[in-house]
Amino acid sequence: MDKTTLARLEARAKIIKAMAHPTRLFIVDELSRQERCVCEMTEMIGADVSTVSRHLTVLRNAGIVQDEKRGTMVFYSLRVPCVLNFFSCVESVLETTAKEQMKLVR
Amino acid sequence: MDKTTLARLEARAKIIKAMAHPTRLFIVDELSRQERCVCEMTEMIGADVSTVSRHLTVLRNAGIVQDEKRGTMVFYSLRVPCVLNFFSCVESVLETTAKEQMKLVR
DNA sequence: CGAATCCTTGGTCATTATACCAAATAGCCA
DNA sequence: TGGCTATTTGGTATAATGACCAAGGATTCG
Repeated sequence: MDKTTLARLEARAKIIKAMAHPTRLFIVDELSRQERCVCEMTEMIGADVSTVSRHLTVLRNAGIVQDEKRGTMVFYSLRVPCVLNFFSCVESVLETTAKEQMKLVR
Repeated sequence: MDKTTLARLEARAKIIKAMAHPTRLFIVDELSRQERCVCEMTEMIGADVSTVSRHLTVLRNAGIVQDEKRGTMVFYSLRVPCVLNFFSCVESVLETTAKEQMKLVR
């Protein structure tokens, strides 16, 4: 695999990796409905604020969300809605697997 | 976040996480064209066979690829083609980011 | 059987990710 | 200004990843 190909793959993997965490999936899902400040997210997630802030940073660095400061609060919103397409495919992977499992049981 | 929600998110994150590696993206892309044995993949990727084998295991455990043994060889193929949709969205994230960068330069 | 090929698994090590607490920063308001 | 709230960042401990080598099946074929 040549260097250019690898660089391309790494850039793409970085974006997918940003989605590859339960908390961050939650965040993306929530932001697909409405923008949220860090404090609201923290409240919903139930982790330390610093942890949530870092998750949001990962998503921002990947270009998936954007932030906007208003007063002391920072509001995050979804920048690229197509990431929601990930969900439907993930569902179909889970469904396919579940159906296979069923076959083995019966 | 309640326990059930977390379990759902973890199952989904596991699948996305399986895609979140340059080598595994390469594998998925390649398998979208045709099935391949481990030895062919290893040849293309240029890593140790054991490394490639483990990457394939990750993808299989996530339900993204399937394997079939024929003789001494094991052929892997894509089980859920919709994962290819990931690529187009990832491209659009990269494009959006690139355009933002351009604005800053000019 | 024994050798060769293909693949997986065990072991080890370096790197990365993630969580929390504590401290620093920024903006608002009394 | 000083305190209050919201957020980020530094520090650190622990867990998870990923790479390689070596060893262990499985299968084919002479």
